[in-house]
Order: sequence, then structure tokens, then C-alpha cells
Amino acid sequence: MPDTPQPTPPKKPSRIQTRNRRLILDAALEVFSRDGYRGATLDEIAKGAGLSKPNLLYYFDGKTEIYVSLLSQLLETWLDPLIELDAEGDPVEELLGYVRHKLDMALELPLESKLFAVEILQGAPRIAAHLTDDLKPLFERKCKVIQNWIDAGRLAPVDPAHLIFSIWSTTQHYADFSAQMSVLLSAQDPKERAHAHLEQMFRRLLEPVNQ
Amino acid sequence: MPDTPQPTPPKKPSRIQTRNRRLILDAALEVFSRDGYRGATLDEIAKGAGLSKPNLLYYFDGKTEIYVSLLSQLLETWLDPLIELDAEGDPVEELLGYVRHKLDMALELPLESKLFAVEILQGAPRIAAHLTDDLKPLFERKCKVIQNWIDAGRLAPVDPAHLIFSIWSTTQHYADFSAQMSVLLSAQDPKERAHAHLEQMFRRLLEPVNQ
DNA sequence: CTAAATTTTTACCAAATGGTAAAGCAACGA
DNA sequence: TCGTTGCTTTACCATTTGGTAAAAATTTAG
Repeated sequence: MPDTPQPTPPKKPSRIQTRNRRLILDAALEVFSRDGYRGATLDEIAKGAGLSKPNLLYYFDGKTEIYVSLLSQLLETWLDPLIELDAEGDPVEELLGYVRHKLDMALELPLESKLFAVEILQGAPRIAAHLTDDLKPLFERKCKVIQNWIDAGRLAPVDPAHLIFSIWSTTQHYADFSAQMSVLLSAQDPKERAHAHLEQMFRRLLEPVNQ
Repeated sequence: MPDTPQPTPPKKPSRIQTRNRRLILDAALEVFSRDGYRGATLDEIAKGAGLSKPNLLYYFDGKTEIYVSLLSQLLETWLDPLIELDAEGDPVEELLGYVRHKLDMALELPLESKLFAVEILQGAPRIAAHLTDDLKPLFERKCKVIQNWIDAGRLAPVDPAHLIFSIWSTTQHYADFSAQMSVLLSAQDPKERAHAHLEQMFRRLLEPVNQ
């Protein structure tokens, strides 16, 4: 008798469950990324998902569970490009690739970037543990990689931690402050110029000076 | 008879008014900058100010008035350093001075930076007019100044608009994402390294290459 | 000291909010 | 066909929220 049912069977979700959880999470992302945890309301999320509020609460245990669900899903996507930074690759190209990747993510998934931003702005109350457990070790590992590149003379001497901060801030800015940009740039799409500008800036910063 | 009273006398505010409006705005800044307009509550602001809620509403006409009052006050402080960017000065030093000034503001007035960030994240619904009327003309004027410097060969060729975005994002990041930084840097004060890093980055970017 | 003006408190209120109970409806296997 | 399971709706509820009315207390001007 192979594969007996576990004590608590995981129960694969039905088609209807998959669809409705997706609808709810999509609507919730829209609302939470705009108004933050406290400012968001279940009514608005339910309306966005096209479901009644009690129906919504049939799929999630409460407001918090929806929010946390979005956040943890987000963090995976978020850390991914940094993980790919390869100590064996060419330092400048690896970092520029990271910049490019982060910028593309900001432009294509702006709501995710905003959700992360509002959570951090609120003091990261529901994500602090994740930051300490997942992001921090990764961050420190990659700082060491960068420091090694510098020590090997393959990269201009920069502060690794603050370099990463600069990459995060400049790229995510295109998502988080898009409302400001669309005013200042008169609805012109910033994508190409953003890529060109960041490439130029970080290349200049990072290329080691021949001596 | 000099200076007769106007039809609607402005009535200079009493000492008690000055003090309580200050208390309210300080408390409101704390709450709004954390939770945004929708997430903030009058109860929490009143508690922070040490006043009862009806008493708070004696000084301000409603939640919106407090919020808008903070925002317009903020915008002035905010635009100031950009105004000072002097077309007659040395290009690189002017821009590096601007970076320094913005970073100091972010480190010393983080709540103001956060308030601006949450408002923009929400789509700038209550500040859009200000952006169009005040920020945009200033922004375009300064972009031209930068472009002129470039055309004169006194500055490396960069995209003026995106240069300004980079300055804003990297400096404000130290305020808006301080919760993340304090995790990653283990509560180490980033001030000096931030200054050094940004100075290095923008100097490299901006100094014209001799040919 | 007293009267007027200002400030603060108490007692409310209607609407919104997160959440629940339970009945109704649909789907599906035996 | 029936019963079981899963999904949805209706009808609620307690608390919180922004805000008001008016009495009470305090400050200020004469």
C-alpha cells in the first residue's frame, strides 16, 4: 500500500480554490501596496477580487494572513537576483547585470516593490524576522564577494554595503516613486533612459582605475 | 491711522495655540509618516500629542487638514536645497553639495522623507497639484542648468532628469529604508560611510573626462 | 474682580471595519 | 437518489473611526 495518507493530509487545492486565492492575492496586492497594512480594508480587497467579504474570509483566515502571504511570496522573488550574483563571474558585468535585473523587476512588478516599501516604511513589523533570517545572511555573503573582488583589484574600491543600497534605491525608485516621475517626465516612459543612466553610473563607479 | 484691521483679521495665534498646533503636527508627522493617510487615526495622533480627540479637532478642521498642513510645510523644506543649485557655481561641486545637503536632510528629518514617500506611494492624490505647480517647473529649470554645464564640457554627459532621480533615491533611501538598514548594518550608524560612498559615486559619475 | 473669550472635557453619533454564524446552494461519488 | 463535502450568501456583531454639540473649566481683558 504505497503512499498512505498523512495524518494531516495536505489536500491539493481544487481548481476553484486556486483561482479564487489568486484573485484575492492580486486584489490585495493592489490595495496593500497603495495603502499599507493599516490603511487597506477587506471590503476593498473583496470588491477588487469580485467576491463577498465573508467569501474572502473563507479562503484566508484574516487580513493578516493575506498580507503575510503576499510578503513571503514577495521576498522569494526579491532575493532571487541577488542570489545569482556570481563570485566566479566578471565583477563589473555581474554587478551591472544585477542592476539591470533589479531595474527590470521594478518596472515590471512595481506593486511588489511598493508593497515592500510600505512595509519597511512602517518599520518592518511583519517582515523583520525574514530580514534577519533570510536577507541579512545573503547580504553579508554578497558583501564579502564584492570585497574580495576589490581586494583582487578587479573592482574599484567601494563600500560593498552602500553599493548594494545604492543599487536597491536607484532601481526601486522607478517603481516606488512612479507617481512623481509621471508628473516630472510628462508621462514619458522612463525605461530606456533609466537603463542607460544606471548602466553609465554604476559602470563609472565600479570599473577599476588602471594604474 | 496706519495698518487698519483687515475685513477678516488674521488674529495672531495665542501662545497656547502655537504650542498645541505644534504638538499636534509633531504627533501627526510620526503617525502619518508611518501609516499613511488612510492608516493613520486621529485617536493615535491625539494620544501622541497628549490631547483629547475633540480638543485636537478644535485646532484643526479634520484629519485632512492636518495631513495637508504637514505636506505643504514639508514641500517647502524639500524644494529648498534644489533651489540653491547655482548655475554660476562649479558644476561638480554644486551637485555634490546638493547630494550632501539632501543626505543630511534625510538623516536629520527622516519622518519628513517618509511622509513624502508614503504620499507618493499612494499615488500622490493630495500633492499632485503641488508637484505640477511647484516641483515640476523647478525640476525642469535645473535640468536645463545641468544640460548647460554638460554642453559647456564642465560635466560628464549624463541624463539630467535621471541624475536628479538618482540623487533623490540614494539619499532618501537612508531615511525611508532605515528599518531595513538597521537590520543589515546591525545598528551601526551609516552616516559617515553614506556620505563617503555617495560622494565617491557621484564624483566619479560627474567629473568630465579630459580629452 | 468680573465678564467675555478661549480652551477643554464629556457625552454622543453614524458610518466603516474586521470578523462570525448559519443557512443555502452546488458538485460529486456511491 | 441520497448524503457528504465544498463553496457562497445573508444577516449579524462588537469595535473603531472621524466627527459634533454643548457644557464646564480656564484664561484673558478691562
